[in-house]
Amino acid sequence: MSHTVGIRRTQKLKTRQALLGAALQLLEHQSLSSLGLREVTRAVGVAPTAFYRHFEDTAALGVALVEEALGSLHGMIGEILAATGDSEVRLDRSVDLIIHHVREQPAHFRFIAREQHGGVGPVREAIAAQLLSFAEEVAATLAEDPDSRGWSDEDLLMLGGLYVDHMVLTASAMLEAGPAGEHRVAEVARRRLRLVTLGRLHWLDGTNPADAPGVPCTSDDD
Amino acid sequence: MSHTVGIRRTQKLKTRQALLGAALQLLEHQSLSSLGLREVTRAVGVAPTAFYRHFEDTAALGVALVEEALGSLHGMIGEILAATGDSEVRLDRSVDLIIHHVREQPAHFRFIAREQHGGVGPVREAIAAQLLSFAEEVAATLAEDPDSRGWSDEDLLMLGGLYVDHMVLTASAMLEAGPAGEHRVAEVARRRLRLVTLGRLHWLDGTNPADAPGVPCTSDDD
DNA sequence: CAATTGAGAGTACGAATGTTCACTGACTTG
DNA sequence: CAAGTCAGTGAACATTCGTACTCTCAATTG
Repeated sequence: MSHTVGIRRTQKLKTRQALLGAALQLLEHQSLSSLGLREVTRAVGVAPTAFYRHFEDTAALGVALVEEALGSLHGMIGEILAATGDSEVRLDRSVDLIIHHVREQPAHFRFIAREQHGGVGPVREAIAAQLLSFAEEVAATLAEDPDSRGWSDEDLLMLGGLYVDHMVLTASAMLEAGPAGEHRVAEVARRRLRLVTLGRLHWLDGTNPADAPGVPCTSDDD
Repeated sequence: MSHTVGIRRTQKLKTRQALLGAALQLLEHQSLSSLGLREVTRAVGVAPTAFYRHFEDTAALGVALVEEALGSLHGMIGEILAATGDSEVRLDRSVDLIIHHVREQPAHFRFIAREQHGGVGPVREAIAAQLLSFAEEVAATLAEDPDSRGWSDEDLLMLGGLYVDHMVLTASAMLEAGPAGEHRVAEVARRRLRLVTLGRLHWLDGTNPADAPGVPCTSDDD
């Protein structure tokens, strides 16, 4: 029997993680489709051939990076969705959380934004799949909100996708703007969210209130 | 004086255009940062060194492609903005125009979507500048709309940017979905536009029409 | 018409790429 | 403890790359 569990496996995971980390760093200034296998191994300090022990392709490495990056994003979305209170407050909190996570994991956001429409098919698909599941998660949470009474599943998913796309766009804009422009980007993001929220509140205005119990006259406080 | 005008210049422009076209085609399956100089010249059937007669870099070629691609986009935006009639009708027409242009110039849209957040700085900046000017153009047109009475310039630009971003996102989604999914993507795009339009109509609901329009002052983040 | 220009061809170079193969040696297992 | 597994090594491979040269010769110019 083995008492010591995986000294070997541990070391392997360590180098694998090192490869992922080095790649993420190198991808700050280029896209995945131009990332060289040797480039990554050189940064880690490992022989080029060792790469194959972990990934078949740089594309496969990219897919692994998607998992990693959107894993951390998943946590953030959970935080946003868990927020309570006035919609304006939740809106501010959402943007603040995006700011915070972009500062903490800039490379992850940059990678997602860059490769979402990038040149490597499998990576694009992986990102699309993950973002879709995020949108579904958001939609499911929205469905529980009283403001979403009478909404069809399709519309909820549409709105969830809108929020997710907006999040990625905002994060990318912040990275591009740098610390100096963060404030401005955040302000615009807030306004956009506000606009979408307004549209959301009036989505069912034209529909039959007997059919779908919407909000014909839940007056907004002023 | 020269009677014949630029047989030589004409030929040069022709090869330049051939280089741009070949590059655009090659960029269908990769990003600009991995596009090789030789790759482009080989596709055109010209010596690698001839490339330098037209562009200093592949990055410079990318910037030239931005001009070309967003030139055609500019025409489309003009068409969209020139549309008249009910907002629902204009909305449908906008999406139809996007569909039409994506079908006609898929490579241009793909290039813009891909390199907007891509690995080549100068190209990113060129795209950002052009898209900003589009947003300003949209904002200027929105300003003339009766529905936009009382809107601040900042809010108008925010909305214009939202429309532009949405357009790029929609075009990219259509390319990804292919002809089969075009319909579905168009439907979602319409709903999103409808939501934004609703938000737009209620943007000033809470503000005092006699007082200064706009958004109440916001809290600053840390 | 003679002189000049300049787009493109051709060759050559060093550097870097992905991938193969046989190998070592520390860890794991029976 | 002996046998086997396997992460990582190092050399070698055929390509591809960007770029620096010289050269050609048709279009332009004065």
